[in-house]
Amino acid sequence: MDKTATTPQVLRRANLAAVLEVMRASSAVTGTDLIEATGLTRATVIAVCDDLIRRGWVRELQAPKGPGPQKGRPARYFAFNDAAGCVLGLDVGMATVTVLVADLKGRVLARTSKRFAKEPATAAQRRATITHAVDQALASAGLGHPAVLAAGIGVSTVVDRHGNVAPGHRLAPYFDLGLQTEVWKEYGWPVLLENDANLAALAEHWCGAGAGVDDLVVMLAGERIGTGLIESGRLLHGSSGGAGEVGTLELVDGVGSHDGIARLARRWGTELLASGEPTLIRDLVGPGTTRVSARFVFEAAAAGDAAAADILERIGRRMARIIALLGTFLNPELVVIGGAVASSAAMLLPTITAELPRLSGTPPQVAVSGLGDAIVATGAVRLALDYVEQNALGLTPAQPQQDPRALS
Amino acid sequence: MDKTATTPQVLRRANLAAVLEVMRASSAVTGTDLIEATGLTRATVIAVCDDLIRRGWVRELQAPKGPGPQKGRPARYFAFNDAAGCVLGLDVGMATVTVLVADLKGRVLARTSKRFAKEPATAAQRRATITHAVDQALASAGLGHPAVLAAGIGVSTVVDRHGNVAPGHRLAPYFDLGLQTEVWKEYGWPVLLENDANLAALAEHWCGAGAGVDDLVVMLAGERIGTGLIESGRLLHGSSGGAGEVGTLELVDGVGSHDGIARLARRWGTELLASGEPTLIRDLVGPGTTRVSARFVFEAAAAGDAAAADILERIGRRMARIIALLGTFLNPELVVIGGAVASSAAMLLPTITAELPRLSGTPPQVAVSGLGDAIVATGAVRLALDYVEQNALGLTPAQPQQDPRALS
DNA sequence: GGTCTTTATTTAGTCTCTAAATTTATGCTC
DNA sequence: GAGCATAAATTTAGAGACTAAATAAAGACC
Repeated sequence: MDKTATTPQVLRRANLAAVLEVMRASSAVTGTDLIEATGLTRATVIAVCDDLIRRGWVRELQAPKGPGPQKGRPARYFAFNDAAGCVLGLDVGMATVTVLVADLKGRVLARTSKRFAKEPATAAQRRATITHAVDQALASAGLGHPAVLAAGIGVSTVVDRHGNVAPGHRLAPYFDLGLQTEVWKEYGWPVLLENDANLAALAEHWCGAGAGVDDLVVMLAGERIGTGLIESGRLLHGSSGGAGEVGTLELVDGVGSHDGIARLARRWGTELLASGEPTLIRDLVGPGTTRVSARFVFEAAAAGDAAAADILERIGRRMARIIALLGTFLNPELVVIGGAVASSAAMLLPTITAELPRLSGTPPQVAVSGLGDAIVATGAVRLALDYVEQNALGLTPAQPQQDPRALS
Repeated sequence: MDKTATTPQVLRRANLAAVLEVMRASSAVTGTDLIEATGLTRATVIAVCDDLIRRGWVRELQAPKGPGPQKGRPARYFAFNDAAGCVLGLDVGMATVTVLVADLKGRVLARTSKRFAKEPATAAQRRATITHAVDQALASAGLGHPAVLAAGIGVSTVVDRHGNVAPGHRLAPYFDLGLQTEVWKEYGWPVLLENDANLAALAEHWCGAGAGVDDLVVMLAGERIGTGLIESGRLLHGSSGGAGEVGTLELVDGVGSHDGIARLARRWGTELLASGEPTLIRDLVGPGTTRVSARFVFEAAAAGDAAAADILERIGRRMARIIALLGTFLNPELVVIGGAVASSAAMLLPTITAELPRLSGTPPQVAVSGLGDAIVATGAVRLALDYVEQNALGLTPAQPQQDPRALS
């Protein structure tokens, strides 16, 4: 069954991985640093480093430090070769696609966004737009297709823990595009699909308001409302990937804000739905609601409009309800609010924090995301990086074009 | 930081663990079986087995098989030595304590239950009762204290993922007894505390209705109501252990069944609360409710009493509500109902399954536990076994008294 | 008894690690 | 500039653990 097959080479693999992990955490290390961090001998550490250099995952720095007062033979400095390849982070939404290209430390090298042709675009059209955006992003990063070691993709539908789009969901047809099997087959990229809210959670856990918080929920509120759940540092999916899919949740006080929006429309005499903008729809405001631009409502409320303020109040109470239930069932330390509402979520916070203690015995802290509209794509980068880090020793790093002089 | 310290001996450890795991899964194996299962060479496999025999974790069977038509040199047969020690599984409730003694395969060797002196027993009294029950159980299993390799304890309060009783909880003082630091310090037993509903989940996942289901919720309903959450085969705790603590959840239709119970009491003219019996209280029926014997309500309903039927209906709706929320937030494949209501939960199932699809887009399956009132103690055994399996090679198995003839 | 088959054991060789001795590269001192 | 001190790198010897191939053992069958 298990085929553990533990040969002596497995030892070396483990030590390669351990050293690589230390290197990823800091910018440059000496052999002595590695001895301390791993507990291995100097001889072993050096052998492992040379091995990693030969494999392309590590490079040796030539002019390592400032002119400090140093004694003894100068140390060799090693660093994780973050240019050994790159990863893609995609946010594929209903209307737009965003692509990030990042190096192996996660630094963004290029960013592209594209709008899909028409609202009901065919799968082929969507695939073409996505691939075009990827090509453009790679080109502007100065990288070729072979440099890509993995691609993470966030989609607005249910995805199970094996990365398969759940077939039953209403939105599944828009996102089950078979990118790995059809378009990108020739490149051989590992393609990792994940729900957008889950990726938002990965992003916040990595470099956002939830950094270092291992029991974390991120609430992605905009067109849809979804939550990404992290417990003990791990994403939760549930049996078919539906964990955190609170869009279907019927809450008592969410009904009937249609009046408010209609009044808003009469009062301001304007098109409520600016095409392509982040919108709020019924998941958030309540059933039976017209789509409305998020920016518009927040601006109206800021200008003192009573109907808009009422909508905000309603949204705040609805979110408080959901957060309270999350607190009861999952007991996260922190809930981060992201997505379209994040830019103005400060207006919602008072309502939410006022309601919470009444609704839950273990209310979590609430914070607002600072990652903006790249939150999902950033999480997709993290997902791809996780894959690369996990499978590094099984992958072949993309060797950069060698300097011919180095060969003489 | 990490101190991976990967010496060649680590290899052997890994292979010891791999072989041991294979042996735990089946009753007796030959060298050839192990070669297939692990991918190691015969020479290595035999060396590992001899090593394990020397350490006491494995024993060699002398008369291995029935008289089958066998060719070639007869194989040696190895088996996991399930008598290399035992584990304790405790269910410490408000009124009673239950102790299971099990061998390393999980077979129950002895069982004891004791009632605590008075309802408001002091911590010292409770400790004494628990220790007495343990001693009695060990004695009736014919084992001494050194045979115990680990003790799992289920308690009716919040416990975080490190096994510490959360101090804030209302019931914490009854369960934060410091057994490992005070009473059992001399024995050096690893003591593993865990919430009772979580242990019920472990039990169902191990050998109950949820066997093989890796996304599972167990709802322990009786005096309190609590849920144990398993996602991808792992228990969820949340940041402070409060995950699944739904007792504080206020649901709209749970209020005001006091009338029903009062009517029941008038009608049947009996003491509703049989002392020490499993009871249903406000967590389940609703706030403002007298405690009432679970058995009594179910019997009355079965006899056609309308007020009792009304209570059951109410309980069913309340549980359906909770299960629906669990389905939405966690998307388990299955919810198992256990605890005091389990024995008659078949009467609740129709109400629950009728309500569920209306309340959740991803309704889980619902089943009733068959593990009876040992569900928590069984889970405690599983918890202790998990610990032993994880740390086997670091523990010293209890050597049984050697047969003197074997030494000649 | 001889042969066949399967298992167990032995032997030689490889890989990886540690520990200790040795070499190397640099700064500092005289 | 020669010599010394120092820390890093390398070399060497040795041990543990594995594989692969040869050899030995134990029973069944003729």
